[in-house]
Amino acid sequence: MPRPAPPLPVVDPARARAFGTRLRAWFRRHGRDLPWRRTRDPYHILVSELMLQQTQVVRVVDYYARFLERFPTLRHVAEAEPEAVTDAWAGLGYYARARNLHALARRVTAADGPGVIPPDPEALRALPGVGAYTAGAVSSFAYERRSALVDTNVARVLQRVFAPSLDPKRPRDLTRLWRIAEAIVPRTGRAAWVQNQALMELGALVCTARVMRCDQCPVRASCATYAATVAAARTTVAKRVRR
DNA sequence: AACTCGGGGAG
DNA sequence: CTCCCAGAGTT
Repeated sequence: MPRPAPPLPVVDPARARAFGTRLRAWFRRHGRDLPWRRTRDPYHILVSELMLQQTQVVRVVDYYARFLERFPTLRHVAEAEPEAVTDAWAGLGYYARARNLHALARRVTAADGPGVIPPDPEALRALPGVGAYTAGAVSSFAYERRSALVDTNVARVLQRVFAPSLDPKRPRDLTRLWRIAEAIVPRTGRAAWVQNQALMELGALVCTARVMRCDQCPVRASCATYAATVAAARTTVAKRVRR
């Protein structure tokens, strides 16, 4: 009996490497200088990620600075009244995030708590307000672990580049995009930090939901959607020439 | 799997 | 005007 064939890789390794190398080089040159990219403090990273949930970067910047001024450490949050934390959140929306942060702070700093924000995505995931994305983000951005993360930006970018037939809005397809994200994480934690930031930055600046700026895209050579666009344009031109 | 939570900006 | 945004929790 023939042995079953080994499972095909989720993404061709050579293609993943070419994609990642181009993407990271682009980020080093064009990535925005954002405050939470200048620190590895897990508490600071956590605050930024909670604020950034469903909230655009430009509006978070000021809240982030003001919040950390008022609550310099996780312990300051834990020792504050819940209302004080919600007050610092006023205007940002999604106030469950503020309540979750307070609950998280008390749990982590409790006598039987870990005392510090954990580096492992699985442990992070167990904390209030921390889902799959935020767990990966804190693990990668604060601890430089080789953790994958998928937010709406990353889901869209990976879908367009590697899996145009998937629909990121479907939970079923979203788990497959997580598989892809995990498959393309680079070898070192440092490079993983850059690549994860770069995936989100590309989705925020170039490969946006409404507009695909392929002329500015560093990875169009590895992009399935771009290839389809070019092929379609060629057909259009050929038809025109035939007349 | 569908709904809810907010407020602001882009197209 | 509609859709989207560094999502997560609840039903």
